[in-house]
Amino acid sequence: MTCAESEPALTPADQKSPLITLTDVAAEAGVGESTVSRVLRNHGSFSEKTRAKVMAAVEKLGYVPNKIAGALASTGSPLVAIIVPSLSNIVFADVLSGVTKALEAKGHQAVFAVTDYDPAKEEALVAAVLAWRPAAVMLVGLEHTDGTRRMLHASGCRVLELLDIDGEAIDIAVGFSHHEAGRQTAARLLESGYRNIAYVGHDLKHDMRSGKRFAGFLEGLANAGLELAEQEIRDAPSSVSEGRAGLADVLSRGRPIDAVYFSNDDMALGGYFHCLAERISIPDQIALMGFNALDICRHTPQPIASVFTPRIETGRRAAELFLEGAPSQVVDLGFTIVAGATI
Amino acid sequence: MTCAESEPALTPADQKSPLITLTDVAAEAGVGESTVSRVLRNHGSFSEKTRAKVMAAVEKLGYVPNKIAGALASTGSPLVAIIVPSLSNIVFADVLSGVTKALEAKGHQAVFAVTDYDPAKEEALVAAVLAWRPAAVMLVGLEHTDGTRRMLHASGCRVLELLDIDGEAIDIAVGFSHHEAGRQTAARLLESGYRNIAYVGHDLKHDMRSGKRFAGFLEGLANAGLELAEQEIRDAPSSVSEGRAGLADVLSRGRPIDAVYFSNDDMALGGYFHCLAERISIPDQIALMGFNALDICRHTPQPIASVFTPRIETGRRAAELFLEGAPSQVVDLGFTIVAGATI
DNA sequence: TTGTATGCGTTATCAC
DNA sequence: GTGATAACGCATACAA
Repeated sequence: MTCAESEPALTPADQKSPLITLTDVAAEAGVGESTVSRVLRNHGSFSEKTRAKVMAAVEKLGYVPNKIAGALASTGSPLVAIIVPSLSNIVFADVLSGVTKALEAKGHQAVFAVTDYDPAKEEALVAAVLAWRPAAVMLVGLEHTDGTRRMLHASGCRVLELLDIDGEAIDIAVGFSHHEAGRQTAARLLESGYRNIAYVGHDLKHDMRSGKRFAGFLEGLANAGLELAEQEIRDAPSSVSEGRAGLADVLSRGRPIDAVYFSNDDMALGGYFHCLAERISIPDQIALMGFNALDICRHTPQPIASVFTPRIETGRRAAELFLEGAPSQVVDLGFTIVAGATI
Repeated sequence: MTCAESEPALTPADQKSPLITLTDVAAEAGVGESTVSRVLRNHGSFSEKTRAKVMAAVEKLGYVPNKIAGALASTGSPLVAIIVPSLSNIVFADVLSGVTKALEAKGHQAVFAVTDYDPAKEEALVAAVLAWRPAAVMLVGLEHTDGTRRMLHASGCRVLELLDIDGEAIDIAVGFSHHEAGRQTAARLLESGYRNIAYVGHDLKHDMRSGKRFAGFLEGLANAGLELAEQEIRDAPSSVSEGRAGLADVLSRGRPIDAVYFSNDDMALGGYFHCLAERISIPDQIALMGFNALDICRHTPQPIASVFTPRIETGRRAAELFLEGAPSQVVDLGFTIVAGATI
């Protein structure tokens, strides 16, 4: 942490000093280039003495190996591409955390992009990241354009599809069944005696997984010979405000409602806030159920009933499977219904 | 979107088919390699006829340019490294969104890493990303180890420090003054007549910026000849639960408190929930003030007073300055106090 | 307008 | 244990 010499007053952009290369280090250490390479990667054989010489030279020159060149010369790439629909939803940030944490321990680098839930944009981004010859591409969900699939197939790199297993996987899929989650949620509400059930959701056009949960939920109701009493599907991404407005809308229609299923916890939290503001008693007058079991909803005055989803675990597991060189497979990490105090 | 031929049943990992290169395309199109390169980058001159030939060959072979090779051959790298402290805090996800959105439009790729608020880990990550010879490195905050600074200086790439301007910038800093935000927050509470003010915060050891806000807040009180009535600093990252527990703790001490300043909105939301649970009237019995003006806190039954911070804008602006090749500078994007209904 | 040759900074394959 | 040398796939003069 000592820095005896004062830094030059140059802007980083100014100094055009050609960066130190392997060749410089070799010259400084008085050894061959391949020896430096071997020492630095701790690969092959060399004497302790040369090792010291090389390390001294590296230290003295402040050499940082150029991975661009390394990746080109060697066969395998240490890059992993991660493409998520959004970052405003904490769910994807969690997955990203899980992935990067597992990856950086093994010296891999994450290359990152956001699709905004647009399959066409996803295709463009896949093309862009594929140009970096990543060892693996991680995507969210199983729904992709034909072009995306084709490129992925042709690339020859591993493909990890996260957070969904309801469908055909390209290579490896890690997640859980949203359809089943919806179905079990319906069963849970019915079990508690609710019969006049409403749904408040966000745009299922773009978020395919919330659509699958909804379908599963309807199936769960149908199994008991029931239908939804009311439904309100907002034409916007999920948010607290949409959830709040959505519940207000449903209740304004006057039909008796005793439970509401929200497309996720952000929406459910909005509904919860509406009830607080309108002094609607929970769960006596209305029961609320969300999805994801976000930390925030566990600390509301009444914890909101939800479904815990293994998000960080999904990211971590996917990274591990890739690192292990695991064969193509589908990994079901499951989910857990969390009762809370709102049902 | 048509896919006439059925895909081979091979696992992506199986097919070792050597990928298509520029040379293959050149051969297929019956032109030279440089011609293909020029057409693909739309740089230099070529006839419309050869362009068509090249594009046809590219299409037919499904060629994807290798940017690794491209980056090595050309001088500049299209990679931008982004290193954030965490992703569980939506603030950094916002910044990341802003950055990537502005970047991808210009064909740049984001390389990404998370420090977990650990300066030593940040140093290691900076070393790791520098190996990819990025055109720029984006970091959060102005506090870094000497080693980090030295590497950054030596790298010769642009350095963008985000979300803070209280201190010495390496190259370009984009953000606002946390010290000033804290000071103005104190002034605002005093203006509303509050005098028995408590602070509930999270670990300032790691989150330097919350420490700066706290210092500014204390200064603001001192300017009016006041001191904090109570303070509770949790030894954990900010979260709703810590905020809730922190406020409970402060109130349990029995001293009269009429306003509480939280280190951020996550903490403030926890405090708000505590008040709801304990039927503490807001702002009559206690006023609450947070920081960041997160969307979620704008939709609670009573919107929580806070300070809006330009997070996405910070990311966007930083990316733009880099893209413009702007000179070293400090950009103050400011902040805005949002009254809400809790003060 | 187009093709050829050289180099980018490594890794890997050899001889030594 | 060590050091030349040939790839790696592309961009960039430069020549044609």
